[in-house]
Amino acid sequence: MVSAAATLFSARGYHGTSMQHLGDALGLQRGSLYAHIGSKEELLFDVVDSGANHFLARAEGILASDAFARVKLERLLVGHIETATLHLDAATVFLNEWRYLSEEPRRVIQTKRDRYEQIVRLIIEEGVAAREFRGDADVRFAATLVLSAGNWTYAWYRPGGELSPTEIGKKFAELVLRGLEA
Amino acid sequence: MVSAAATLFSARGYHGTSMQHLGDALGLQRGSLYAHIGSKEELLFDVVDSGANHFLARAEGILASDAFARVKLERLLVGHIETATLHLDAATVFLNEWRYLSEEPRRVIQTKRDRYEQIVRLIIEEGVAAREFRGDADVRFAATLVLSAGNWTYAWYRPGGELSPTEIGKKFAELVLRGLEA
DNA sequence: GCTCGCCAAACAATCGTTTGTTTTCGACCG
DNA sequence: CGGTCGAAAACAAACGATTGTTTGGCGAGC
Repeated sequence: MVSAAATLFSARGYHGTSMQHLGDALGLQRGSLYAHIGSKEELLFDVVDSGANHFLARAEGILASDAFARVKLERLLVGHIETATLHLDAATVFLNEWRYLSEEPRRVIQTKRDRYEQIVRLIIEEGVAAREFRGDADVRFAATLVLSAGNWTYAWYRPGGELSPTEIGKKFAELVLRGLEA
Repeated sequence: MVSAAATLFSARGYHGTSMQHLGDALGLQRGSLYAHIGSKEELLFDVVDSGANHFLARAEGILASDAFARVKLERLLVGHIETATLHLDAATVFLNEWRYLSEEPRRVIQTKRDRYEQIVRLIIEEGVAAREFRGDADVRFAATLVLSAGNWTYAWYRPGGELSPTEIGKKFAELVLRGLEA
């Protein structure tokens, strides 16, 4: 149910997907879906939240791990792109459609987004403090660059390309780290 | 008309914006809008196309100009972010809602997107050929990184921040160039 | 026998678009 | 300058279709 919703929301957008579309995809009447969900928006929240959790789970693990900051940053970017490609639909909905949530659930997601951004910054700050990264590096911009590279993945990645998500992540990380390292 | 549509489409999404919303914003009955447009989708195309043209116009000028590749690349990224922030609504719709166009108009936009991507790659290839950039630089990934940094701008930029779009662009360019230069 | 999943049908509301009619406005002429 | 005419712009109303959601009943499985 949530997975079918992720596919449709990602392909057609939340507002572009009707309960009819969802019912067709599941072989059910659109009214029958309400035996399983409370509302269409609740379904959107489930998809968006699962996307957020996928990203966060890996990032928290990397932040807590014991490694050089540059290794953590590479792992984070690789993990981000692996997550974005492995759960392409949920990631797309998480990044694109979360703004259509009403205020209360949107705040829940916003908190998770903020936390993710904070993790990226913390790792970069670690690197600056340990003199792995340039002392004059602008942490905010470096973090934004990392997030931009990762978050835009959904827009161009298609399964079956010549490079694996892992390799893509490593290439990105190499470029970014080269600009960041002392 | 197009500008009001850009504002609404960017804030609510194409499918989340009704002709009623547009009429309200313009102080007109929703039926009256059809004296000015052929269809809602035609309106979407106008917004998306104007966004595409803003980006392309600057990029073509930079590509044709006479300068070091690293200068061109910086100008392109700065110009990209200036354009994205100056025309924030049109840029958001261009990047987010273009996929809701039906096949024929979408192909027109796709062509412009492809051309823009090609320009970025051409500039990087120039830099590699002139030995300004590392010989082993992966042109595709460097171009994707530049585009990601620029295209994600709409997602976080809000007017009135402490740094001007120009300064933001320069900071990004500095990071990327540092990773790219020989 | 009772719960659960599903259907068929209906709900009011809204969707994008078309219609016929009226109002507004600028250009032209006397 | 005042008057007239045609085109453009706006309105009110309706079109059929679809929106998300609710309801009552029916049949199968624990």
